[in-house]
Amino acid sequence: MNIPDLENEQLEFWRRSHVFERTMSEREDRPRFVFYEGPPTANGKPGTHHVIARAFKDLFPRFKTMRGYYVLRKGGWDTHGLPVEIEVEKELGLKDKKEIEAYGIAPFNEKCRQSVFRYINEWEKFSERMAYWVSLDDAYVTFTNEYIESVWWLLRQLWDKKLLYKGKRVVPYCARCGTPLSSHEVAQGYKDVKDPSVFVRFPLRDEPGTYFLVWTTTPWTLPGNVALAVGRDVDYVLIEGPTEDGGVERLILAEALLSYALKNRDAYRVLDRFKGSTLTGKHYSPLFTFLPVEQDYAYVVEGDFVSTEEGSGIVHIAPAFGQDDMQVGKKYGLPVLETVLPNGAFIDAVRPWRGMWVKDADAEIIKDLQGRGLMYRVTLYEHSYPFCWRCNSPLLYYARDTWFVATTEYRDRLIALNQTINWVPSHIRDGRFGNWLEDLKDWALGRERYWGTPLPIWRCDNPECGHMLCVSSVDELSRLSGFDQSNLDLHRPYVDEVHWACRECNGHGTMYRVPELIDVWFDSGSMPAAQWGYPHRNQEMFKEQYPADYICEAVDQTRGWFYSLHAISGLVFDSVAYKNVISLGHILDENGLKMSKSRPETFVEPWQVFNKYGGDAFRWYMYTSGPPGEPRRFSLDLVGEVVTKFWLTLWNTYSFFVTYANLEGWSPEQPAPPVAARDPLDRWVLSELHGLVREVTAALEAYDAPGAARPIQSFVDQLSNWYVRLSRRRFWKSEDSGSAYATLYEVLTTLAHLLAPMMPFMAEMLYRNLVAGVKPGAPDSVHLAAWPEVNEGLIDRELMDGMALAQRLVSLGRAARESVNLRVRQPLLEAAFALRSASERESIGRLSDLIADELNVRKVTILDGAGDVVAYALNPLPAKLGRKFGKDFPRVQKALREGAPEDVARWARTLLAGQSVTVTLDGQDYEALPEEVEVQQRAAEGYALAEDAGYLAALNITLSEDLVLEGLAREVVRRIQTMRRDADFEISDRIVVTYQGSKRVVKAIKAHMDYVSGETLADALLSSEPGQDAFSQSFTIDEEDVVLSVRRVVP
RNA sequence: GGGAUCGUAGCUCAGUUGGUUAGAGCACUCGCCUGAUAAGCGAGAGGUCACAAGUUCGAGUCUUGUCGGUCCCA
Repeated sequence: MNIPDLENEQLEFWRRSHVFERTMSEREDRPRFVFYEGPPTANGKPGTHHVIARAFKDLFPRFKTMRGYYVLRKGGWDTHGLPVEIEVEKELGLKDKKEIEAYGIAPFNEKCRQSVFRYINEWEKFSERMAYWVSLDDAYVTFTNEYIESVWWLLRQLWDKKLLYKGKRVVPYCARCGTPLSSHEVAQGYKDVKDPSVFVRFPLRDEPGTYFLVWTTTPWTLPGNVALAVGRDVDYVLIEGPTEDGGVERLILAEALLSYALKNRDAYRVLDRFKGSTLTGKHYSPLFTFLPVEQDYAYVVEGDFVSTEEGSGIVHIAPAFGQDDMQVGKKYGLPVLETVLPNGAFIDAVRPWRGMWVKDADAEIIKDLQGRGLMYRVTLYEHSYPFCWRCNSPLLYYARDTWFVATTEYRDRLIALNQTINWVPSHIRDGRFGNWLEDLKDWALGRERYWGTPLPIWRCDNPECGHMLCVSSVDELSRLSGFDQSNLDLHRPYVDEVHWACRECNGHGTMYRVPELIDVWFDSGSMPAAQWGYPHRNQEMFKEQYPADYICEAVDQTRGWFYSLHAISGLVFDSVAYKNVISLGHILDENGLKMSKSRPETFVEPWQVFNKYGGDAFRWYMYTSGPPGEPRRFSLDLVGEVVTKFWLTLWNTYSFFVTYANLEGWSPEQPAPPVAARDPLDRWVLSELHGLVREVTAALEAYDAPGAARPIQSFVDQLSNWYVRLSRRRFWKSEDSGSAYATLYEVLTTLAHLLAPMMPFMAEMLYRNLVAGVKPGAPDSVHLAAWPEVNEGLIDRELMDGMALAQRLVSLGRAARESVNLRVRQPLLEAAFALRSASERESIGRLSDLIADELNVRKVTILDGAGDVVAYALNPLPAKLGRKFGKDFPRVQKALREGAPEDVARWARTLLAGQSVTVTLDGQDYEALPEEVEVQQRAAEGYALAEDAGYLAALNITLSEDLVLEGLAREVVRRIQTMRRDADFEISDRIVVTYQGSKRVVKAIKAHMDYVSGETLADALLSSEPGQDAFSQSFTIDEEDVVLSVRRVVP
């Protein structure tokens, strides 16, 4: 069985017959189901973490197509942004922005443009191989003018709503990349690192020898210090203790942090205690005075962010380097000391460390303060700190002029819209995503980079004027500039060259574009409109394909694409962008670490899996291996397990069906017997099948992939290991074979449909071999076929329960055989079972033949409390009686369980007779109904027993000569069958068998002549020496010797 | 520090509104069965359901806290 070959055949068929295209072209008049492709970047190879995303993306569009919807599957590529630039920088050996500009923006961007499709072929092959159906031919590409123009239009809508603004904000800033990062970029780069943790003495200006004890983990921000913040209601203390050089000093800090902050708590004594509010306004002597300051500063202010969890309860304030700091600084009118250059080096005015990378300066600053006796204590501190998600440099919090989208103005609306979205898993809605919206910050939009969508804002360079406008289309740009710009590349540097005389100040100034690009997440979040070039083009398509019914990406997109789609959609269209969304957990490698292209050593090559186990098994693993939102570990072996436990099981069932249907000449055109007239096993499997259709349909409608896939898996297990195994002989030697074939045919073809969205290859193979070209009018591909309908009339709950019980009893019977070492081939006289209720007795009655067959016993009986039964036990059911008796339950339970044997026996008989019993405890009567108490029975001696949860199997193990002979005959049959196989006979070959052996064996064969020859397709059973050309073997069965031979009969 | 989520057998996972003795599969051992099967069946072994307290007649399940993993925020 070569799985990849089989799958490649289907791929070939899909290509040849344009099946994917036809899922759309044949359904143009059908209702729309809208799917959005979250655009990947094609500048890296696809990996296993893309398999999970694409497996889930593919599932629901296939399902909805079969449900009769038209599902357009437009692909997309994300092509802009820092990741692309960084790749190109590496390639060209450029180290920073200066070098890029020296190289030239035009050639640099050209390189970027070329690099983004570097691996596009790999992506195409990969997508096809895993059967991810998406139109890559007309995929949207974010760098095209059409796309950018749409993004411009969206920005203009924000501009008109006055939602775009420029402001000085402390932003997470990457000095290496020279750009601020949006909060959702920052979110991707937190790492645990060790930073210096320093406690610094800030001398009080008016009280020599007294210091504020101040804590910080960023010493490099100290030259920017302009104030100290305390909590108004926090308790502070003035303490006195020794200095290093034997003197005495006084320190002020929060009382709650005495132990945390002090080197030796016991060496200090508390002089005074007061609230933070009494400290405000007190001045201290600044540690550094590199920059001139005109206004009053270096005093204590109040800050509501001051915590007493760690540090000293006194926070150093540097407005240029902290968001809280900036806010407080504005409130008090404090100066902003910008001591650091945009490249992360100190300015010249910071003389001792000028030009030094600030993080490197930490140690120098510490040394300087130590030298001046101002450093109280230095340790290391492990905390989580943000790093640039691409270049891995530590981010600085840094005051920048930058552009923002005022998303906070629409916060409530975005929250309300989110409530209407169906999130899978559901907790994301009010958890991770909901919290994000609650804490919404304005979207830092500007990027001071090169390869991306230019911010379409032009500004007059006349400082007196400063007029600004936002351009929404190329046409508009042509009108404004007075030149036809329709051939303009909208990227830098070309777009920067478009300028015109300002009309607001009568041409005193010139309108130039602002230098910024926009956040690349705005690109991808614009795709509902921009993939169509809306509104400049395709207005109808946009309306038809908005919003999406379904999107799916990994959980890291919560603050990425999920958010950018939601925000843009909410702000511009006042609508959700998607109605249903699956947020997938990450694929972890075998060590439990996230697989990602930034860590090549963890990257698992998907082709390994495709080539060994195939796309179906790969996909199936993703659907069944756990809740989609949870992280999951991945290994090749886990996919291998799918193959042996599911794929091959199904394949073998199919192969069994085809083998014998061909052999017996059965075809689907033959009229099928009415279901009601079929064997109970047929009715059972059809009942299970339609229950399965119902369950799978409901699960997929609810976007629950494991809820759909897992039941299919257990069904196939039952189909193969119960239905087929027990029905086997009906397929080749019974007048009932028509029922069996019709039943298995319906099961397999229905399964093909149910599997199609998840295992598209196997489903197609089954369908093409069993349905297409066989059933008149059937589509040629399962992926063009209609989803199965449930036939509720075939679902028989009682039969299913009965069968489940029968399986349980068979298990128990086998356990009983095991206990006395009696192999199943040895027939026994009787199996007796004790059940838990009267209704079970009824439902099992009709299946007793089947149980007898499986256990190889001549008779199945149900123990009814009389005769063989020697002991009883009662088990009051907590689920029922607990509720009924409440806190009295344990006493009643005890009474029933541990009563005197004769009482228990009386009660048991009463209950088995269907009547209730009453126990009296402390003068109170407690009545228990038969269904509230389980009666357990133990069987008599002479039986082999097995018991489980109230069920009991008792096998009569007395062996008569008759039974022994029958057992021997079965042993002989089994040996002959094995010999047939070893001799490489076809399963339909007729044979001649010879035998010679002990008297008993000969007697057994003679007594069961018809049985032996029937089972082994023997035309003759001869008591003679093996013929010359016969395949012969000798055996010892239970101390009886026999020589057997088989010879093929040539017809 | 805060939030979300998870923690059940060596591994991967189920476990319904709280209710009998917590279940599968993989892997291991022994045995059985086999006229489709890379299979199947039975038995053995493997669990303080992360830990603690609480609510309750009863907690894997609910509450609170602690610890650990993952992700996110600061």
